[in-house]
Amino acid sequence: MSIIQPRTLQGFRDFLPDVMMARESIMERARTVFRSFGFAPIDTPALEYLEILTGKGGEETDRQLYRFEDHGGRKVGLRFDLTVPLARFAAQHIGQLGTPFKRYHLGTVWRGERAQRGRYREFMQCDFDTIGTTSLVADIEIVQVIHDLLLAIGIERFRVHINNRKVLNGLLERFELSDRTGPVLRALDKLPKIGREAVEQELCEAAGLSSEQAERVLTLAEIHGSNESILEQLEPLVAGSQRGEAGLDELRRTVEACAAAGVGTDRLQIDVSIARGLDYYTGTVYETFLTDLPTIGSICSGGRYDDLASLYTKQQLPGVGASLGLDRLLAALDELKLLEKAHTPADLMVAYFDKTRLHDYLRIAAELRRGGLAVECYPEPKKLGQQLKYADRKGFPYVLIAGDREFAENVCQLKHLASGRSETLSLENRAEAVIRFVRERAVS
RNA sequence: GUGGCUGUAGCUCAGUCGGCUAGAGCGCCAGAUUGUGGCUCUGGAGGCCGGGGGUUCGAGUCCCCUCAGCCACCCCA
Repeated sequence: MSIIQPRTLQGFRDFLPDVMMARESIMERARTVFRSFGFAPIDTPALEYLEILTGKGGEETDRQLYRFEDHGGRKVGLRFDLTVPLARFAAQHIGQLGTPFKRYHLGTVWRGERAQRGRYREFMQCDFDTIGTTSLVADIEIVQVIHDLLLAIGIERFRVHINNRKVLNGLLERFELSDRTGPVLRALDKLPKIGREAVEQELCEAAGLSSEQAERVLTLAEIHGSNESILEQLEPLVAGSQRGEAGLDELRRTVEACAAAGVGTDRLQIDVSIARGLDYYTGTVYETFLTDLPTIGSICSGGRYDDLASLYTKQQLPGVGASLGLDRLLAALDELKLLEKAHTPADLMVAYFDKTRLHDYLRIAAELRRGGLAVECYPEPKKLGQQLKYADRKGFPYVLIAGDREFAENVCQLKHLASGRSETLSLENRAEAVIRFVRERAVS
């Protein structure tokens, strides 16, 4: 009988314990931060009716959609982001939930595009959105969440780039080119990649601007400098456009409020060149870059939308939110060698030292677990040296060793592998001395 | 979805012009007088050379197909 070659599909991956533990650690930290702002968890199905998913988004997302017929002949698709499911969810449940509604959602999404570094066909997004309010406070809070989130994950060197779509839309309005925002934004998004001339060409050819208009748009998109300086430079460009002025005002208020809320000025940058590809954003937009690896792309992006769920309900639901790309972030951290790769989640290993003492070891391990420690018992009475070697490789901080000598006095040795030092600790009172010792020295 | 580059041990890679039984380092397993790991020494396991087909007396090496990874486009987390 021939063996089936074990393999995974392009863009789909296995996760080994070392990576998976880093992944779960980030998820836990993300949840903690989301909750600290009052966002509540939700979940939705991976599979949706195709008509739900194909409504918005446009051709590109349609092409990337995994779609098929289910066993009952229904046309269905795998979700490609968490925003469309949120829209459907909100249309169905907002009556019970009330507004403003703040939710977070960690979920796997699927896109049938070509995989690359930091881009996969199956990946996890960590979304957080506030819907049902137009207040700029919600926009400001998104920046705070991104800020706290990255710090909680242990990333110090990052920068949140923000922009406001109304600024550019105001300018286009004056040119009577409001219907071209999509192509214009898509062209501008490429500015750092393909350069000014190529973008100008695309603006004229794909978006139909005159070269004079393209020049104006490019001047706008090329503004850079400190936040104050950008705000100053934008003023004359949007003057006369109500929408543009409103966008500028929102940018200014966001920057000021974030500073007041403790987001360092070096971590929030107005960047008029960012646009976000998705057409449904109408106000603030966000992208987040790692200072040490900007080429991996934005690891946390989002924006404000006027009407999230217009396809599914007549009730207008404005909102603002963003999404942490967990797998892209993980790829970046791996590349930057910032991933702590432990191979075990346990605090302590109990050595199977004396083969007649199995019951004692099992009892001690159970007592330690009841005290809140994660404990693994070595399964074979091998030589102690080998057990220590195993514990060291797996990354256990401590090994508990007890033989006749220790049991005679009802104590154990607790060996700290990194330093090689051993402590003698009492096993009385359900080993509480050991529990306290390990807990006090646990690194968060 | 389009185009380019790459694929040899768990990992990083060498392998000449097509020619002996496919190699190295690291890692892994075992041992070096039966209560203490990391260093050292000795030994060992582990490869259908990504998969399939073709050319040839002979293919890891050349050609075609396919799968996967990376890069660019597109798009985006």
